[in-house]
Amino acid sequence: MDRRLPTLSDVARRAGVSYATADRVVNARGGVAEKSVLRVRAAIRDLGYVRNVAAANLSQGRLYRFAAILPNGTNAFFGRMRALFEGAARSLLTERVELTVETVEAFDPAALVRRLEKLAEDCIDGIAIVGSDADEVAEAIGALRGQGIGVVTLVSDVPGSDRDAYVGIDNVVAGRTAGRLIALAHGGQAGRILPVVGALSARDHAERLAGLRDVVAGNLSLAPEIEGRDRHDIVEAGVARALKADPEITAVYSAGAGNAGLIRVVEALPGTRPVVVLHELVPHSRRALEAGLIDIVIDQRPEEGVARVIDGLRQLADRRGPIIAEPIVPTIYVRENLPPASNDPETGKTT
Amino acid sequence: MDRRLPTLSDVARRAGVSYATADRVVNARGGVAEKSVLRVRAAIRDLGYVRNVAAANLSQGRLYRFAAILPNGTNAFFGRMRALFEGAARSLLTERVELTVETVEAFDPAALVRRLEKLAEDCIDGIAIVGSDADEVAEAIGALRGQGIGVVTLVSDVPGSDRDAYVGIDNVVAGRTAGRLIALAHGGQAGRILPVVGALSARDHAERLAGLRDVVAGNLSLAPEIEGRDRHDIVEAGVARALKADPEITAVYSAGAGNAGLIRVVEALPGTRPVVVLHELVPHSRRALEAGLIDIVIDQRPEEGVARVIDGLRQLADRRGPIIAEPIVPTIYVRENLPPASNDPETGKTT
DNA sequence: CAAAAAATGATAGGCGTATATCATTCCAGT
DNA sequence: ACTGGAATGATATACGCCTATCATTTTTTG
Repeated sequence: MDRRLPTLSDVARRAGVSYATADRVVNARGGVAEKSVLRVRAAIRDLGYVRNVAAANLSQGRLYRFAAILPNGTNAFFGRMRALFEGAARSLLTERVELTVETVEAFDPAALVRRLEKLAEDCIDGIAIVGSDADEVAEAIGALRGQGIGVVTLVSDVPGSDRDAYVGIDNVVAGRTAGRLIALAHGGQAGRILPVVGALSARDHAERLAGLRDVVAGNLSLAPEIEGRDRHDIVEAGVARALKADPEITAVYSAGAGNAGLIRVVEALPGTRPVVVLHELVPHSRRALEAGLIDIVIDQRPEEGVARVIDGLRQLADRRGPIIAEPIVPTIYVRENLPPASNDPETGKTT
Repeated sequence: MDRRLPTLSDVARRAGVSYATADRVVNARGGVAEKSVLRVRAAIRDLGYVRNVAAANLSQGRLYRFAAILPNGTNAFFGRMRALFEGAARSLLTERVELTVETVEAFDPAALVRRLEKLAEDCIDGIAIVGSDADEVAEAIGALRGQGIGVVTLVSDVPGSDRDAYVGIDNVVAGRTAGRLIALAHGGQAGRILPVVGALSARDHAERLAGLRDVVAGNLSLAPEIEGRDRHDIVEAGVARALKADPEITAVYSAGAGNAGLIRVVEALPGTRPVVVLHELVPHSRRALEAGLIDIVIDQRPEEGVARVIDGLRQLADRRGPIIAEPIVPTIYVRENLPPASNDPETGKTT
């Protein structure tokens, strides 16, 4: 049960040097003769020594301080993400990382920049933000990094910034995935896809649309996009009008938010409904999937995103080298492979 | 950067008791007056004290010893899983957990039981095994647990055993998911699905088939199953014969292994091919997906499984209560949302 | 060969927790 | 008031690593 693992003292003894010298080698303090370095290295290999991080962290008394900034509002997706961050914050405290979750006015780059500047004075180790396309944000990120603060963008990147990593899905991939599934559902039959976006000027949505176009071929065509401004009432009106105007539409792909409106339209539809693919597993999309009102939900796994952000920031704070950011792959949910619904104990809401 | 978090000494001071008493409270040693307990608890709340696990682990000098037993053979899926375990073993050593990965003759319950008995003598904290349906295995698990050794089953459960947890997908769910996607691909059109299994007597495969049947309705029907014994040559011959005999077949669902054979048949097929859904993302299924020879791969995320196994075993060893086993949901891959191919540095193989 | 420079050894204190021992104080029951 | 047991305090050691200091030895250099 409790064998002992070799310590650095064991290494030193085995290498025939003092503890101090072994320490100089493993912590790269320099001032050690080449032959001693080699002997210590050999001893490490022979004994299979690995540094005890618990002891190391303890001795250094290191406390990581991170912050995550999310857009405010009642958006279901960010609500879910916020809950995930707060849950992570609690369990991370035992490992000496203090994570504060803050919100900032959505779609307001200036507010975000002000918040970042405040955090910079607050001696923090790393920050996660939901990016936006503004140059001022890119500059603020540059300033933070100049102070040695790690910065990762989450869900949405900040183009032209030198953030340490982007943690999120590739939206072109997401759009292609949607397109593939829609094509599969048509099985070679002709069809017309109605794309719904928040705004064509939003980079994320444009990328998803581009991905969709990459895949759509053969006798599938695209109807003109609807811009729903991520608001369910506008989406509802737009989709209802489009479906009425064009009976040839066989599929709807919603790249943005406001899908409660889309779902209402589908629910009220007489006869066979089109194939519906949309993004993000949130309470209303989950219910719609379970009810058979929609076919596919493409999710960007905020759980995984949150975990990666924290790991990445910690790695940066330790100066363990740059983050190697494997992209998060969009996950496909149908009615049958939904994850178990988790009830948020605080709000009582179902996720 | 380096504020200090409250320690147990701080708590004691705040509560107006000695360190010893505070310790008696947090470690539930008993012999403390009710009012002292309350004062210490209040101090903990007020200061937001959380135990420093690094220090705790250090002081206990705890070393976790775990073993994972996988079936031998050249199966691509278990090869992938094995690589994952070995990678995890390396990085876990820094956290004082020693994980050994062993193989045992596949489909040989007696060999597995012998190995388990040997491990039981070897003062180990936890074991992960790929379950099988044999009573003797269930008994061996009971014996291990009687000795206080944690046991989790992986990929395949051991019915009737009192293992601490099963980490893997629900195969009925997986089958339903496959069925849903096949139904989607038919878009209401008529069709006939050819199921391919390793053996009908294998519980996992039977469950997947049952899940498929749950979903298939309307003008979709099932052809008689092919038993491919998980061998690609047998699968190849069987599928080729079935497709030739029944031109009505519009889809193939392979619940087991040996899919290289299935892929070869599809590749050689003239004209339009059926919809193909199969399990496990391994090099050959990945290539087939990329080449457009198959439509869907349902994967049980061995990465996640391995991570959960280790977390779970550690939790058991700490006696932090029973494992709360959220099921792993099967993941759907199409050509477009494949994760980046990772090259195994040792074998040079692509995963 | 002496002096300077480089390398090494010896050792101590601290990080926060776990655990143990022993002395002391408190209070109930007689 | 005395006794016995419960509750509490004081304190020491160990865990493995980091950091620092100072003395000593070895090597290099002029």
